[in-house]
Amino acid sequence: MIRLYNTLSRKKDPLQPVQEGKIGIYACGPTVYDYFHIGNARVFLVFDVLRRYLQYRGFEVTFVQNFTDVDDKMIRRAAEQGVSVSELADRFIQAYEEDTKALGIWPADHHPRATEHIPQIIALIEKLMEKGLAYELDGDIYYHIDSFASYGKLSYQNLDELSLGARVEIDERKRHPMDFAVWKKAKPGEPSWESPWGRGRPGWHIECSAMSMAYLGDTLDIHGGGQDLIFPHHENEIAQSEGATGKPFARHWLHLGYLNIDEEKMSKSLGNVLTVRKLVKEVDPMILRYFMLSSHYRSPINFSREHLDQAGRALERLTTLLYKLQERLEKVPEGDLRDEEQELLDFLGASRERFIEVMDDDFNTAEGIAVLFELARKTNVYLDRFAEQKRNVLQPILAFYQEVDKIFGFLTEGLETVSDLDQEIEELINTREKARREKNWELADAIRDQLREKNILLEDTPQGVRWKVYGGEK
RNA sequence: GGCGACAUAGCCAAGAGGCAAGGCAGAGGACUGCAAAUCCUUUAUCCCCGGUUCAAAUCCGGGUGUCGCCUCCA
Repeated sequence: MIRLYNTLSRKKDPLQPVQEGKIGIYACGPTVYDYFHIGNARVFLVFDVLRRYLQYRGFEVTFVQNFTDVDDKMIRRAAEQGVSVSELADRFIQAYEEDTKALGIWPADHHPRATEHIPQIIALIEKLMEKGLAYELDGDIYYHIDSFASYGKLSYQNLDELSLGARVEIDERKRHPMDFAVWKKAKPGEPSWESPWGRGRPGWHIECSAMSMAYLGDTLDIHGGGQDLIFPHHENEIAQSEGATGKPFARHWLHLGYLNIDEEKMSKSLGNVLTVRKLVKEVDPMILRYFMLSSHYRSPINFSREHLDQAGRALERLTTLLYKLQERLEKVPEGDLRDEEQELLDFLGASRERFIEVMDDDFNTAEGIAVLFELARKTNVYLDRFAEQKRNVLQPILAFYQEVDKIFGFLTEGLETVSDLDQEIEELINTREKARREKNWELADAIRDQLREKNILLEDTPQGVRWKVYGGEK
């Protein structure tokens, strides 16, 4: 049974889908006014891997992640750049697609845009108005949080304390200081749509309520995003959605820990915002995937070059093993298993079970990775100690890593094929082999150094020379 | 002020009553022409003080420290 920590209940709850065998996931996506940063990337990546894992576990997953393509930030940025809001959105949606692709993040099943769901948003607001949960104020529509009895249940806040602690100026006209806009009256020059309350645009929270329910029904199985969205964004979504439907909005609320840079929160004012667009030019994206998945998704992680280097070296241990497996596989026969080989295969089976067990328990990718390393050590022992290996031992092990990598995506997706070395390099390697046979160490070492310059690492093994394309930092 | 998270080796990081996973770095060894890769060995008063228990990193109480949310921040 899969259990996931639920922000709403503050404990791990069993994943019991609304519809047997199906899972609907909605993740709050980016506001497309800039390139996304590595903190955003963590959220996209974790949901990407969660979705793949649930598919691996046999669920039919529908994954929805929105683009917020109209809001204050969009309008301001578009004005600064002298482009229309929709041009700005198009540009950064395209950038999103490019950058997530670089990270090996699959597109969601649906990437709804707020501006393309205005009718659904208006319909939802109308329902809130009918039920007396929202009120009009000079062309704006506000949600009245006093009318939703369980407001605050996600963030464990109560209304009185919230308004006391509020650091914003209170708009005296609102019925409750924390009432929030679901519809905003159009200002000159801003994008706007016709509505029963005049021209305007949706508030931020309402789009997620409207679009998630449009694609996934009134009750989602999993909804989430960064921790900072718990309040007010997700709290407000609950109020709107449950206020309108009377049904639970989401069964599981999943919130990710922060990604900090050098112990500090990323922020514009600190000037330490690091975009993925910039980072993937310097660092192998597979190392980023590994780094982010090597901590539990709810823990804060601290991003630094040093930690990334550590991650790179750790990952290399696994990719090196995969190279070896691929290479040996082609050269060894099948045969009857000796006891030690049967034990290794038994361990492989136990590893798969263990992998599922730890991943089922609140999606523990860090433990899942540890399983890969334990199997790696045993496999290395086999490769080292036994002069004769068998394909029917190596093949299932390689298959397991490939199977797991359909979920994690940091192993084989980063593997470059070893077969297509160009002629010139092939000759250099042959020359060096000849030199080594003649014990001309000076020439042999010179060639090895020369190839290292080209990111090709040579290793002399009892089975002959082996090379690999170096996949570390670029 | 309200709400919350976190503290485990030099570093990263799991574990949530029963001998403290895994990785990186370091040290020693094996293998190697030298390397690389790999293997073996080695590295922990689980922040502090109490309590519960046969047994606590884990549960309870109290501290200390770090961080976050309460601003349309992922």
